Amino acid sequence: MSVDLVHTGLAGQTVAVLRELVLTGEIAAGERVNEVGLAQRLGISRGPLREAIRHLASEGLLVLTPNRGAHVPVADNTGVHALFELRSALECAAARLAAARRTDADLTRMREVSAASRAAFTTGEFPYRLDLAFHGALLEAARSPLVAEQVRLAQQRVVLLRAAKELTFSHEQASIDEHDVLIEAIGDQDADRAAAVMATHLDRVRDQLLTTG
Amino acid sequence: MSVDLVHTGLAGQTVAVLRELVLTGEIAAGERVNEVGLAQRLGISRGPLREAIRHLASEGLLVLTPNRGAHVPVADNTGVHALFELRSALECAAARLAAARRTDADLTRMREVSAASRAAFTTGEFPYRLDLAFHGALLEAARSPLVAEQVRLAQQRVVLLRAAKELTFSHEQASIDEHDVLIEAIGDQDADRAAAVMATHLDRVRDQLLTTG
DNA sequence: AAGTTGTTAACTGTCGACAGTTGGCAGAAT
DNA sequence: ATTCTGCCAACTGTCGACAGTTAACAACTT
Repeated sequence: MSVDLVHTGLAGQTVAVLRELVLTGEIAAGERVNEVGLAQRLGISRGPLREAIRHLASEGLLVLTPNRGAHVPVADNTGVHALFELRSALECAAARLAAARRTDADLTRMREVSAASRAAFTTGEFPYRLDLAFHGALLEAARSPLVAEQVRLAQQRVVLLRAAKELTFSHEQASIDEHDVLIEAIGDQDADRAAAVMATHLDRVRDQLLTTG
Repeated sequence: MSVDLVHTGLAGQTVAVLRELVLTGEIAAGERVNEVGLAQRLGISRGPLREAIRHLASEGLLVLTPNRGAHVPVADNTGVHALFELRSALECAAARLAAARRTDADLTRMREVSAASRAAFTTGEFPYRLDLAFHGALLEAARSPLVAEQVRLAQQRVVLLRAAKELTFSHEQASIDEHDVLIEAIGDQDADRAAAVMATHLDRVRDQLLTTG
């Protein structure tokens, strides 16, 4: 809830700053967060920082231990499987909704992102930003704000996993191809096929993350 | 994250107390939450109360407005549809997982809850507690802790909707019947059928909630 | 009378200080 | 050498007070 709107006030800003610190791996996996130290470093009081920490914890980016504070979670293989079960549940449903509700403009947008991905790939780059852009375009087509919000939270936790494994996004042809198959299924308004393609896509991404680490 | 474990400390306890106040409708829909007043009423300081408020907000049980504090959300029909899209996404996936992973013990447990529901129904009662127990048993069978957690959060928001509409749970034969069909599909390890049954079940519950209010 | 502006009270946002708990470390006993 | 015990430092949990903002009300203008 209200992830973008509450950039008001010190607590809201601190959420953004701390999120970046965690996602970039500047605060490594397993590392504890010292309240007084970080508060001084950010030039703020402990109050807003605590609220920011609790917020990030509710997103799964931090883990709270009573009287021991917060630390960045360290995910084992079991945790990765659990996270991708959640992401798959949400994003397959989003693919279904997108297939049912997409407009021609949505399709155009998704094709644009896919084309940009291919163009970037030929130059040897396939930035994670473009991958997120594609999934974001799909979420827009699904027109389900709550599902979209939860998908973004799950994706964020995957980003954290990549940071923990010190992985820059692997440049994969397979992902772009699967995106295009997804576009096709959504274009045909074939919800079942879209969900199935999404499921296999995410399974492959998960396995690649597991084997690479 | 950590919804059950952080009952330590005043903030954790306050989360539980405040959650009850919201879910029972003691704090009505649309009503604002006064920090100083509620803090005095609970005999605590504003710090822990603020953290509790932020926590409930992250669960969707409260809405934060910059410099205006928190209030219980008022859901219109659009909001109800959006919420049930999320719940359906999660719980259909849970049904799929349950069909794939259920043990005989899981089946037995679900049948027990269903039998208890029927017994209660003959006496004119069908407590919401038993409905939650059934869905809880299904979640256990799914063996996906993150999905289960999100399902419970979504269910909780539905409870809030019922409280807002001052609805006691309607005694519905249809729900119990649908539960049994779900058990059958899960027993047959038919994931597609389980998901389909769950989807129609939730659609019916949603429509009933919309028409009754 | 309607609209506008100045004022004010109530509330949230933030801070610094104090209290309580935890885990580690040093030292004694076996 | 090892284990147990008592201390201690560092940290989190909590509190009360101050600062900043908002929305409503009153007075004034047109």
